[in-house]
Amino acid sequence: MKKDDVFEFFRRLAEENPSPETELEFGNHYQLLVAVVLSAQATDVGVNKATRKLFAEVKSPQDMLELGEEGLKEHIKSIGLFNSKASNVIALSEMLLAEHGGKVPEDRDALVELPGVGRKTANVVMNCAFGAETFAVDTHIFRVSNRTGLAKGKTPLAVEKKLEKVVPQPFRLGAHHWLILHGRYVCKARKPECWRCQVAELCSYKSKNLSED
DNA sequence: CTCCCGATAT
DNA sequence: ATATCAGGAG
Repeated sequence: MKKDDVFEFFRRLAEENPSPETELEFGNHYQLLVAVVLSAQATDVGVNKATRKLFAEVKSPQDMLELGEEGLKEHIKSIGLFNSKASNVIALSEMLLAEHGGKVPEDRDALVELPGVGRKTANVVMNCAFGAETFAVDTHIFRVSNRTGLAKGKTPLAVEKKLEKVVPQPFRLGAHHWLILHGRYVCKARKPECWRCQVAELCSYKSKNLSED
């Protein structure tokens, strides 16, 4: 995608949604970290449904260890991959207490050390909690970047590196949210709604769905 | 690469 | 019935 088109791409998304935020619900950094770990291969709606009750009683790593792994499983059993997620969240909470004073670290190297936290989750926490200009390439951003021609790459990391290069200011802080929301509601995996897409004319997607069913 | 793994939309 | 959902670990 040409440089001017990239600017126009984000200008249009920003015009519609001036201050995009995550749709995951949380009250502090620790809850944000847990919510993002739970959101792997699951919908935000499904995660929020479970964390609403969980976070009413669990607000810190101490609270989580008091609840225990089996107690946590009861809360998150409606989410996919709940066995490994419960195990990771307990281990992650222990590590926060043992090595970080119970607080969520700000740097990627420390975040990725935590069980269940990979590069994408680390980038989300850095952006949402600490205002870092990171690009968390999840399934939506990977699809939208490749499909539109904004940043093509064979792996999430390759797409992230390209986004680092092509996304201009003043859009770098919000870019990952604009892309994810666009992917969730317009540029969807199954049935992309190109007829109401704000950036369709800037897009390289060949088989556009330009008619409304 | 495979496994994990329930809810929802199509 | 099956694809998809804010992926990560072995």
